[in-house]
Amino acid sequence: MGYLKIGELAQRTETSAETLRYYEVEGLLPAPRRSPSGYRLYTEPDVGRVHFIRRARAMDFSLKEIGELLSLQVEKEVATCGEVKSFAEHKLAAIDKKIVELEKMKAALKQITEACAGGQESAVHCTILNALEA
Amino acid sequence: MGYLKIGELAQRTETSAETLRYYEVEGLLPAPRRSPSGYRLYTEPDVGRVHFIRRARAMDFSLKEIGELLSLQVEKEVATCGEVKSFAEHKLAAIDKKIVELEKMKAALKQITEACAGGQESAVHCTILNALEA
DNA sequence: TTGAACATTGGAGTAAACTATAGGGTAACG
DNA sequence: CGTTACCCTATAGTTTACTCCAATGTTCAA
Repeated sequence: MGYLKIGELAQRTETSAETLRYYEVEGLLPAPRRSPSGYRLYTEPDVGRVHFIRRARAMDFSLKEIGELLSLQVEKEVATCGEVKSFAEHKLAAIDKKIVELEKMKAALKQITEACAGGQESAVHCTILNALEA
Repeated sequence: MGYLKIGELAQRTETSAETLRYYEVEGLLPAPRRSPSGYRLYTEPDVGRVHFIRRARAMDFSLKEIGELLSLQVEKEVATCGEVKSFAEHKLAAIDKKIVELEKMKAALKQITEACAGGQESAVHCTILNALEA
């Protein structure tokens, strides 16, 4: 016992069964054991692996990138910790850049809302392009 | 004079001509003047507009959202300042939410990269992989 | 034993944002 | 004039990450 059917794995990982099968096709999940009738039988390590995928997805890693991360994990002898770290640092830098840009956009929008009296007059002066260029 | 053909606009905005035509179809770029032979003729403001679109895309705004942001400019005559203001405030809240999400993502990634020694040792013990799994 | 709830496969559909192709016309250079 | 590089439209294809569907088989509780 201790095997999970696909619906149980789905529930425990807040994923759908379809998505799990899709991950298998995409090579992110290894083909699991099958019951005599052909049902997929998952084990505890599979739960961890799916959690890994979902967490990485939440951090905006693509499935391709996640596959690379997982293979780093698998090719333990070859891969170094440094490789994994630099991978994560690249992602971090990209996120940082996005935040900086969003802050700029936010400032521009704020300028608009503050400059606008909010009355009945026409909105000629309320353009985000002007605000961003200023 | 002073007009840009689509290829020139493409070059100056690091976009492809196809993408620019696509943006026109999608309503993000106004239909520009045409030369007698039907070539699109762009002006300086178009350059700024495309730059805006590209920057916003890099921040993961959808084309639909970008269209809404740009509409702050287009509805000059029609929109009252009050309307624009409340719309901008709405967008501001959405941007804030986006920033918060990215900050969360950043914090999580930062925590795991900082905990990681990142050296030459094999990735078996890499804390990043462990953290993503746990 | 029968019916609901679950599982299987193969394949199609979806949405967004491009990207490419076919089959033409046009512009600039030598 | 020729040729190369550019532009036009219309339409089709691509990528990512699912999501849904049909037709069929399985498990399990009442």
